[in-house]
This record gives sequence, structure tokens and C-alpha cells, in this order.
Amino acid sequence: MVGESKDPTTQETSPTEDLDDTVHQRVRLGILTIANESRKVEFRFLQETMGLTAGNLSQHIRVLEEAGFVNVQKGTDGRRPRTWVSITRVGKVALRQEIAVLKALVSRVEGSSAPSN
Amino acid sequence: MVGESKDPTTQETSPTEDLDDTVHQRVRLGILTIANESRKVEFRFLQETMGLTAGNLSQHIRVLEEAGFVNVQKGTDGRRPRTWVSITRVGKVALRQEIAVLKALVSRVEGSSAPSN
DNA sequence: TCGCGAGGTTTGTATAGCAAAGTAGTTGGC
DNA sequence: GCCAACTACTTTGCTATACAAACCTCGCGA
Repeated sequence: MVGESKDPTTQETSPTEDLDDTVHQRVRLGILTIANESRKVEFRFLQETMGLTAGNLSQHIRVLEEAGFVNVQKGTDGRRPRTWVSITRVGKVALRQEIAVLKALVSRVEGSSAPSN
Repeated sequence: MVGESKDPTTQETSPTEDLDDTVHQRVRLGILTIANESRKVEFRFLQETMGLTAGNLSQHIRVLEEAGFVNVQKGTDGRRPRTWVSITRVGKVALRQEIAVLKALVSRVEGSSAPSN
């Protein structure tokens, strides 16, 4: 039982302390993942793909922008206004870090088919 | 460019929509991960391992309990009061689901060393 | 028996997340 | 060519969340 006996196989470390809440948040993790797949992504595309309201997406993009994880470009497609989001170098590093922690977490959970379970 | 051309290799699906915010939240994901590793875990152990204040941990445990993901047992160790947390069957299913989505996410991100990157 | 500490819980508050309402420019109908 | 409806977001307002400080209860030592 954890905390009672010191089982050497028990990993007594926090599985999630290295996660950055700015990146880990569900919607933003999705945005970064998609943004990481191409040079730039349209606002509309993100909204439809992720099933978000424009207002909600707008706010999450602002958070990512203020963290330096994405750049926002405004322009037009024909005469219609468009907003594009692109991931920055810093954003890519942050995403990689998140992924690294998640990989470790997945391994840890999959490795714990504890006998008493 | 996503949203402009229909590149068949582009995964036009949300990477994170199947994540449950109750489970995905950083601290709670940690609690469930640790709880999944043994039959029951002491409150104090969770608190120290994850570096949380007692108040914060208490709240997160309540959320997990109300979701049916953990059971809370109160008792004594000698004469000192103790609180133990144990993951439920439903909690295990929820954790597995989270891990499944995270695995897919990791693969997706690692698979996108997009040429234009 | 009084105070101190252990072990949590409750309360207060700042922030986050979300959608409704608002804004600015565009297009289509007549 | 003027106005209504639409596109493409942004801002605002509300609710819920996350956190720590303050609080509570019980046992133990002096």
C-alpha cells in the first residue's frame, strides 16, 4: 500500500508536475497539435475542426499568443478577412515537452497492471 | 496550407475532443495515475508526492469522488486520522480512455514532422 | 488541562473557460 | 446604389475552476 510500505517498484514521483497548464489545457493542446502540422492554419478551420465557438477559440488563441507559442496573422482571402495561426519555435518546444511528459505518463499507466488490481 | 487545400494526408479531426476535462486536468490525472498503481493511497502521500496544499488536494479528490472515479475511506492509523483514496472501476475505465486518446495524440504529433517545418 | 501539532475541510478569491452579444466589413437582392 | 443579411471574428458577461489561507477537530506531551 503506497505510503505505508516502501515498495521499491513504486514510482513515488508526480506523474504530471512537469506539464505546463497553458499547453496541457484540452483545447489549446488541440490547437498546438494542428498548428504543428502545417505552416499556418486558418481560424475557421480550427473552429470547425475542433467544434468551438468563435469566441472561445479567439480567447484560447490569445492565451497561446501571449505565451509566445503562436503567431497570429491577419489578412484577406480575396476580399474576405482571414486570420491565420502559426506555431512558433517556442511553441514547438513547448509541445514537444508536453508530448514527452505524456509519453512517460502513458508508459507509466500501461506499466502498472498492479497485481492487486 | 490547412483549410485552403484538401491535402489527403492532413488529419482534419480534433486531436483532443475525446478528452474528459475531469480526467485530463493536470492534478487529477496525476491522482488517478498514482491511485491506479495500488489498491489504496494515503492522502498525505498524494499531497507530498504531487507537491500540493492539503486544501487543493482535498478539492480535487472531491471532484473525482463526485464523478465516481475514486472512493474515499476515512479511518485511523493507530489513533491518528487517515484518509485513503482508491480508484474505482469506473475511474480505471476513464483513465484508460484518457490514456488511449493521449497515445493517439503522441503518435499524431510525432508523425507530423511536416516537410514545411 | 492547556497548548501544540497532525490531518484534513471549508471558505474566499482570482483566474479560466465558455457563449451571447457586439463590431466591422462584404455581398446579394431589388 | 441602398439596405438587409451574412461573414469573420472580438469583446463582454457569467459561471465554474483551481488554489491557498483560515479554520476545525482530535490526540498527545508537558
